[in-house]
Amino acid sequence: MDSQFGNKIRILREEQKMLLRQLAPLLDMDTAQLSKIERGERNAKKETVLKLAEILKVIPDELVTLWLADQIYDVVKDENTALKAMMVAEESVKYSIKKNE
Amino acid sequence: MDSQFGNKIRILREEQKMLLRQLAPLLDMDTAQLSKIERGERNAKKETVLKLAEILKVIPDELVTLWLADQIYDVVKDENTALKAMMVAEESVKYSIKKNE
DNA sequence: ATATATTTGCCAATATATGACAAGTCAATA
DNA sequence: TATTGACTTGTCATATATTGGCAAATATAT
Repeated sequence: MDSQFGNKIRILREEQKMLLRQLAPLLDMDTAQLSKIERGERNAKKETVLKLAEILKVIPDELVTLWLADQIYDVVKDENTALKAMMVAEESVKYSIKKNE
Repeated sequence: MDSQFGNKIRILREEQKMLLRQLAPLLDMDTAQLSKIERGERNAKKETVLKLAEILKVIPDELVTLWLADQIYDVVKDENTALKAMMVAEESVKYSIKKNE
């Protein structure tokens, strides 16, 4: 629990003086759900991430990056080969990028 | 589809002249499932990964690493912030390692 | 052709995630 | 200290995804 994405959203929301009960309906969810997302108890859908970027006026990639990072972390967090696995995956990503351009 | 973990298993199995129908029962699964795992159509459970390491006589971490890498890749494969997200996640992992020792 | 190995497709069972709601805590303040 | 407003927690039904198992379809080899 506790996520980079959620923390960021909470900070942005507070900076913009919005309340959960104001932001939640813009995302078609209730405050409880949004609260859980902000505290990393629940994962947001990508659609929600993009909506949030628009509402909170930040570059979508900024939020998507944190949202993805949380998911990666979730996969590897209890593994002692976490860093090695990430390096292997990184190679795969680089390779697939090279191939598709 | 097509996974590093699956490819590795297939290679090891063939090197050791085992057939799917010989290996599968040692993992309590049918050949169809194992076939899917080897071709990356399906994800193995961690328990299966460890059993495979034992049966195929390789260091567990070697297989776990590939298995994790596949999962990471799966999370980021269609995202253009994939590499950035992995770097962010890497920092989180490093931080959590530092904290727990 | 026959036999053996692997793959594919499908479905039921299981597990996991989600949305919705009610009740809870907590802090500010009247 | 009672009330209010903001947020959190717990629970449940349901939607969604994953799994295991089987039967049939392809290879591949003899």
